Formats: sequence, C-alpha cells, structure tokens
Amino acid sequence: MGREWNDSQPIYRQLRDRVVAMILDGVLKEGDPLPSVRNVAAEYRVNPLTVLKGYQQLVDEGLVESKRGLGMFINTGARKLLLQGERQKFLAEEWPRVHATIQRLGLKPEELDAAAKRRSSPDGAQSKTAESKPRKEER
Amino acid sequence: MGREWNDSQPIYRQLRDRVVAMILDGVLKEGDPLPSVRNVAAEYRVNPLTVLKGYQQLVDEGLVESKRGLGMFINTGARKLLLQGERQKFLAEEWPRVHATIQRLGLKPEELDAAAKRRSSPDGAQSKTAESKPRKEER
DNA sequence: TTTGGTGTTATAGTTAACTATAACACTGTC
DNA sequence: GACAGTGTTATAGTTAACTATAACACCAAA
Repeated sequence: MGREWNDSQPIYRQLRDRVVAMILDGVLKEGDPLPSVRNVAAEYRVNPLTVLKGYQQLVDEGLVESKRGLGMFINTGARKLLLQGERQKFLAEEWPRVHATIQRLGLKPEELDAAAKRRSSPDGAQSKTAESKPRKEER
Repeated sequence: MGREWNDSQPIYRQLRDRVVAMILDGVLKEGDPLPSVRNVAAEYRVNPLTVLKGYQQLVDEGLVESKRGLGMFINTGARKLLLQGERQKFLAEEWPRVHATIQRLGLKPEELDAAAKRRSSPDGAQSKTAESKPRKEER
C-alpha cells in the first residue's frame, strides 16, 4: 500500500521518476500500458489529477503515448531515450552535488557500500536484466 | 555573483544547505558570524524573509545562535554535530536512492569521476582529501 | 544621542502543488 | 445499447513557498 512520498520533491515528479525507473529496470517494456491513473491514485491515495500530471510529463518527454479510453503506453525507443537523457542529466546535475557531499562528509567506499542496501521498493515485480536491484525513485 | 537556484528544492532549504557546506568545509568556523540576512538577500536578489527562514532552520538545529542587533553565529560544536547528523541523513535518505540510480543507468566509475569536476561546492573552499570514488556494489 | 549595522515581525499578494468532487469523452466487450 | 474500464476537463478550495514593503527591536561605535 501507500509507499511513502519524499517531501523534498513534488509527488507528480516522484511519480514520473518511478515510471522512469520501471522502464529502465525493464519492469515496464515498450508497448506496455502503465498502471491506470485511477488505480495509481487509489493505491497511493493520491488525487487522480496529481497522477495525471506526472504521466503528462512522460508524454511531453516522448516516452509515453496516451490513448483515450485505452490507457497510456510506453513508446518504442523509450528506454534508449532514457538511457541517454537520464545519464546526462544525472551526471551534469545531480552527481557533482552528491560527489561533493561525499567528499565533504569524508565518507568512505565501505560506508557507502554498507548503506546502499536500504530499500523501499514500490512494487514486487523484478526484472532479470543484468544486475538491477529493486527500484525506487531517482532524481 | 548570482548563484543559481535549483528548482528541485525550496530556496530556503538550499540556503541552509550552503551554510552547512561552508561549515563542513571550514569556510565558516565556530564563533564566526554568518553573512547577514540583508546582505545575502541583496546578493542573491532574494527576499530577506526567505533568507531568514533558511537561517532559522539552522537555529532550530542548534547549529547557529541568533543575537539581535549583532548577527547570527556558528555555535561551538556545530561542525561535530553536522558530521554526525548529515552523515547519517545522507547515508539513510539520499545515498540509497543515488546508488540505485547509478546502477540503473549502468554508470561506471570512470564516467562518475569525469563528471565529478563540475560545481563541486557552493563556494571555493575544497577539501583536498584523497579522491575516493564510490565503487562497488553489493550482492 | 545619532547613525548604521544587525535580527524580527506585520500585511498582503502571487504562484505552484495538492486536494475533493464531478462530469465529459472515448474504447472494447457483453 | 449498456457497461465498465480508460484518459481528460472543470470548479473550487487549502497550503507552502516566495515576494514586496514597511516597520519594529536591538547593539556598537561615532
């Protein structure tokens, strides 16, 4: 049930990020429908409009296509698009900050490894591609 | 000059984080006054109330003391407090997410190292402690 | 005492995020 | 056609973040 929301980011963006993660992890493959707006809204006890907003973001990014009366579906090429875009975004915008924090706190590889195990996996499904571990949101 | 603001987080929290970084980096030492609310507001062209809100956060965390008519000053023990608190917070709340993203995107140490050079810190001061890069993965 | 620097409070307005509730538009199936 | 599932739009209200402007409270030094 209710996965928790991170207060450091709007819900609709976290929703978008979760779908992105699911695509990257292979949980959602191209052509697959994503969980319906109403379902997600109910499951996470969130307003349908909020879910829609997150999904619309994906449409705007060209990752997802919306079909009225049917649902929303992962576009072909979505994963490839993501691997490029998200990588660049992460390396340019997030990693430098995180890296600086690590340096600043004097954290050692061992400590990081030890802490990397925590998880709050939104769903059970798992992909068998490579070494992907349970997902979470990113960004 | 105008530091830019990240739209993924409220300004007052980013302000708080910058002061924290300056304390950890030794730019601001215990007993030092932090830049005045009005100055910061002017320099970053931000509302004084927003700056105050960020500073108040630091007061609430026991890192800073406010002296009316004088300024706000770093408390003794602030750095130690931070090294404990921020470490735990980072390892528990931020790193797992980041680590998962790295795995998901299949980023390699070399790529991370290469990208770590930009904007490492809000201010100039840099700790020149050895360049330890997070490596490895559990499982 | 005046001046110029501090933090702080008061009013009030804008915007983004989220919410509740309801209705509309479309699609496949019974 | 009825129905049950989709996405979508409409109204309207709450809250948090940020803003502008102004005033108040305090302190040290001229």
